[in-house]
Amino acid sequence: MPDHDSTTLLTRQTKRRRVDIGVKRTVGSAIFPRARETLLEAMNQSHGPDQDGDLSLVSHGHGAANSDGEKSNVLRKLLKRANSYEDVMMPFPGATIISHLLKNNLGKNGGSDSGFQGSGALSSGGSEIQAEDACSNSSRDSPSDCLSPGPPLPPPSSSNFGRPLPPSNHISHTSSQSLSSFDLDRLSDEHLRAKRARVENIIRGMSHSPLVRPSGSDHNQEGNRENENGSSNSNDHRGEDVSHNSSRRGDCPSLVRSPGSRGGVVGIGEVYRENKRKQRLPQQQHSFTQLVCSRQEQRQEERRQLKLQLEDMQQKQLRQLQEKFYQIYDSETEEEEENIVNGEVNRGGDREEDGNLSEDSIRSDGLEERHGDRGRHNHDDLSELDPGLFLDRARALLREQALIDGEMEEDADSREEEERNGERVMKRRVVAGGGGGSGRQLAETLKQELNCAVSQVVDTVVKGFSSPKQNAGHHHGCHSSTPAAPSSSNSSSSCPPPFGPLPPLTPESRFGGGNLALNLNGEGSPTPNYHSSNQRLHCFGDVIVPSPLDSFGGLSSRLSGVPTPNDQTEALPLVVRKSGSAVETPQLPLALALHHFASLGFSPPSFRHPFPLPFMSYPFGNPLGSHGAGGGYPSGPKDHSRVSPDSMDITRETVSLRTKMASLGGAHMGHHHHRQSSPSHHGPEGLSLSLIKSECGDLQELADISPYSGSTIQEGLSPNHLKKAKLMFFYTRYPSSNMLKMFFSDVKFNRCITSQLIKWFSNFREFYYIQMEKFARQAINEGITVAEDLTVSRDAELFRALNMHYNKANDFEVPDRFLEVAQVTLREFFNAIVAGKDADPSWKKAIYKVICKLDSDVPEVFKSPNCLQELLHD
DNA sequence: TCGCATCCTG
DNA sequence: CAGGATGCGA
Repeated sequence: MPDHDSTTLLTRQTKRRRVDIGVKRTVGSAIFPRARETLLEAMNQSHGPDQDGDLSLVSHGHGAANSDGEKSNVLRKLLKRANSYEDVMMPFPGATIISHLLKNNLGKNGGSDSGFQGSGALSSGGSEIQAEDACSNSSRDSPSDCLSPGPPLPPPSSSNFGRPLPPSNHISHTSSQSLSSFDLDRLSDEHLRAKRARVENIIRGMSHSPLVRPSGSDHNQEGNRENENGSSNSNDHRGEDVSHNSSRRGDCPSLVRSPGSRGGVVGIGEVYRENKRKQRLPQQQHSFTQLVCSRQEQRQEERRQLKLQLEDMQQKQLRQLQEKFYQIYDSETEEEEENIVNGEVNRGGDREEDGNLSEDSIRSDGLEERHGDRGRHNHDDLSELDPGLFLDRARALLREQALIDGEMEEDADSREEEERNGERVMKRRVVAGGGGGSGRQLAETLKQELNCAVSQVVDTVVKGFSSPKQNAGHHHGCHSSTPAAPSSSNSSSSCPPPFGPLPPLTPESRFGGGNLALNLNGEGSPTPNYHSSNQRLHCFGDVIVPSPLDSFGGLSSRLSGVPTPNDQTEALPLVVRKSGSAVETPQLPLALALHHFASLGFSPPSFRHPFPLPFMSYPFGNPLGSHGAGGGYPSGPKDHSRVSPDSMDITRETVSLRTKMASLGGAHMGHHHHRQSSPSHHGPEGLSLSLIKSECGDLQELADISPYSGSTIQEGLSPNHLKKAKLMFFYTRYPSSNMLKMFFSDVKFNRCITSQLIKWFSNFREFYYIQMEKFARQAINEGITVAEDLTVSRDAELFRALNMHYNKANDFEVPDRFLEVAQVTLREFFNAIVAGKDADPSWKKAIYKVICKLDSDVPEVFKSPNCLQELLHD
């Protein structure tokens, strides 16, 4: 038995996509010896390595994800335990919000963008969020800082981090070990405990503080400390500043070195410092009291810094979000953008530094280094706690943000929006700062603004995902100048024209919304944006608005001066109706647009949009070929609209150039009735040989005919005809050309039409026989030895496959006769294979001969042009 | 040489 | 499903 299965032809199987179909190709069977066949069979049965590969891939993917997650978790824990890394995470409200948003986003997108700059960070963030939620105190990773493999996200502004870091247990432990004396041990023990307490306290405090900021970099600081041990070191300096502040405020002067201020110190340096601190601290026993004070002080300090950090983080998040989207929707430009981002970030960072900080920050070489520098700088600045400085810093941040975002995205819309927001924020800040001068107010305002902006953006994005139809018209207060999105803008309109000044654009517009909001660039080059928006739309292809159309519409409107895609919906119904596919709506505008362009001398290809052929051709072909179908051909609309499933197929079906040409030729399929009487281009009946012959040659001519010019002339095969032919196949597998002419009386026959119809049936047969062979082999594999055991019922898989192919909508009752024929065919194949006839290259011919005799008469109904309606009506 | 059918490919 | 290539019969 296995032998029989083996017949599969490698060539065809592999080359043809119908791998599952065990079709044996004549040539192949002749060529391949049995041994090979066996192999092939084995392959077939095992379903091939492909699956395995896929599976493995999948599992890999999961594994990777998991490992990442684990990694991040472990890392987090480690970081949490040893706060030596400033980049560690800290909980803050804003972050939570953002994280949630991001998480959602990731979840929807599968968060599978490893390799993407922020992806790691994002994903980790997402995973952490939960943990964070679970335990409020848990810390968070700073996405970009810690995990992101990619280009460093700009920690731009607020890299402050002057916040003293609690020494890590690990480190301290090490140090204590190095000093092995009893006293030292004891001291270190106490110290450890103290540190622990401090850390806990800090964490607790952080949980209350608005945000956290990871920043400073461990390694740098460590190194500095090690080498310099202190005073000269910026870190120390920072520490002093802190102490200064605290003392000024009268919190706890004694605790100069606020708690674990120097986290990352290692080894001797650490010891040294600790000793130093001890000296300052009268007694370790008092450390707790002092610690409390120091903590308070520290907390306050941290709070301020954290506020800034919040902003920073939010900015980062925004950027990441944005990038995320870009990556998802604009994979092509991803690289570019990333580069740009990096560049921008760096620039931004510099700017920032220019504004407030000294210039020693290192660009883009290593996050750690940079962070370290920044941390120092920030600390210096922040430690002052000077409102003015704070404001300056905020402004610098805003500037940077605007610059970064703007440059990065070159999106005019988003840029303006951002700027607006930024301005407002700044104003508020100024007001707050000027009035009370309290950093807290500022921070609050800032926080609000940022949250608002972020949530807004995210909202938009999410909305875009979830409900494309809704127009995000609700940008609450945050958006100062977003014109209300026209409610009328439905699916297609939702997307703002790719280019164009953003003001008019509504940030809310679904997809663009997120993008726009995030992008800051006034005049950005149209291309990027256009492109990206395009891609985005593409992703939502299933949503009612195909991107091509959208963009196209936008383009067309611009070029032709026509308003917007939306406007065009008017005339379309006539044309598109016919397709009845979900894509209908879009097509209409597209068709119109195409016409516009055509009139303008534009050719579709010239557009950036690579229109999928189907898309382009269908609109054209349909209107042309079956222009009347919509109106005149009753069956058309109903039929197809009902059969949404095959709508796509139908689309493809009619699209071929040939079909188009034919339709141009004047077959107005819709006009079956008219055909004969209509003054067709070529004459009345058009069936005469002469006419037929001329028609093919005239195709060229006909092609020139404007789509709308002469509806009467057009004839051709429409999707409905195809459907009808498929249904006819249930009765006859080998229809004669005469028969075809009879049953397709509404078509003006010419050579092309005839051959096309013949080809159709040929294709039907091909599929039919392939299925037969496949199932016959299957039966053999299953151990069936007697052909009589093979039956074809309506429940049979074979029948379902066939029905799916010829009667997708299942709106036609397949005649029993077809089942019989199918059964006979199946048995024929079975017997032939069992008999080993498949070794003969032309072994199927015998079967064909048998089957062709089984054709039955096609019901008269099929002769009616409206047969589909009539047939399917039941 | 023509018409048709199948096979194969896209 | 369509186009090209090929094969076969008339």
